[in-house]
Amino acid sequence: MLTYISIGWHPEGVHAFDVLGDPVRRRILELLTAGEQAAGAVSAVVQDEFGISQPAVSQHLRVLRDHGFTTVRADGARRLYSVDPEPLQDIDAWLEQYRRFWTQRLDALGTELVRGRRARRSSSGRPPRNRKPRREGE
Amino acid sequence: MLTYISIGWHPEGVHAFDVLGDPVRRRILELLTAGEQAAGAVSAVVQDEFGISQPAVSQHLRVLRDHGFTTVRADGARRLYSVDPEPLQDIDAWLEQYRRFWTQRLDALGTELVRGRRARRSSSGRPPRNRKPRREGE
DNA sequence: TACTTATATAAGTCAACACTAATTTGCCTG
DNA sequence: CAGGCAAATTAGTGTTGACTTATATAAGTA
Repeated sequence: MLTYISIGWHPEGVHAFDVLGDPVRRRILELLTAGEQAAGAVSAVVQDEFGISQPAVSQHLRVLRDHGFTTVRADGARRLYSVDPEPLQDIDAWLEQYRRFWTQRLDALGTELVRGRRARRSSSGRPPRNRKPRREGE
Repeated sequence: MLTYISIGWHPEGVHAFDVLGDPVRRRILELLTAGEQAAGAVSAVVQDEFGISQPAVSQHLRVLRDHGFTTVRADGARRLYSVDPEPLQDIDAWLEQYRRFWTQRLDALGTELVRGRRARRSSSGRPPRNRKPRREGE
């Protein structure tokens, strides 16, 4: 049947979340905030921290590349990666529509404080259900 | 074997990306920006747009709930969902370390414009690879 | 009470994805 | 050129997670 006709909401930049879903990839990006790094350098750190192989890291680098999170530059046999902020900016833009939810909350809090109110929260807490699914490790 | 011993980098707010990796869940959140909605209302829209079943939507709602993206309130048999911005705020905070990459770029661009330069971009274009897998629709 | 509506859960299936080991490609140096 | 790094690719495997259908729970209504 397949409907889902690609409505508006940020045609691009949407996959960005998929990419960032992986902790290894987030870590790689963080390493790159220090500036341009050779694949090998990144790989060394990540292999050590996560205990995965070089090809695994290379594959993550590929995903980041393919989705525009990094740019690469050749230096002899080495590949120098840097952050390309574009997809991150897309996420930032996507977040925009939610910012009011916390600024609102801050404003309300501010008001309360000014008025010296000691509001009793209506205990809207979500039910104690807290099954945090699979992934046995932890 | 499971190494990965939970290093530092943002202990919380990290699963958030996993949750937002799914377009259905992003859509649900967007629907909730209009305000508190009954599960059924959300479900109707999403079922129509994505062509998935009610339980599927319910499961997505569960994920959003379990990860703190929504709060729920009972109204008779209905469940009224609202946005809880906390995890989104976490993401916003995580983005912070990357903002300089685009503000920087803007500054540089500004400088260039002022100087009347017509910089030639180093054609760092990423390869045309564009595999976009899952959810055949689109 | 029985019937319906609203929503969640259970159990099972299938495809995607993060790995691994093996190999390839390319550059650099003796 | 041979050999050795640096990095990417290939092929195969196990686990996860997004779905399905069927069913359960619970509240409203006749």
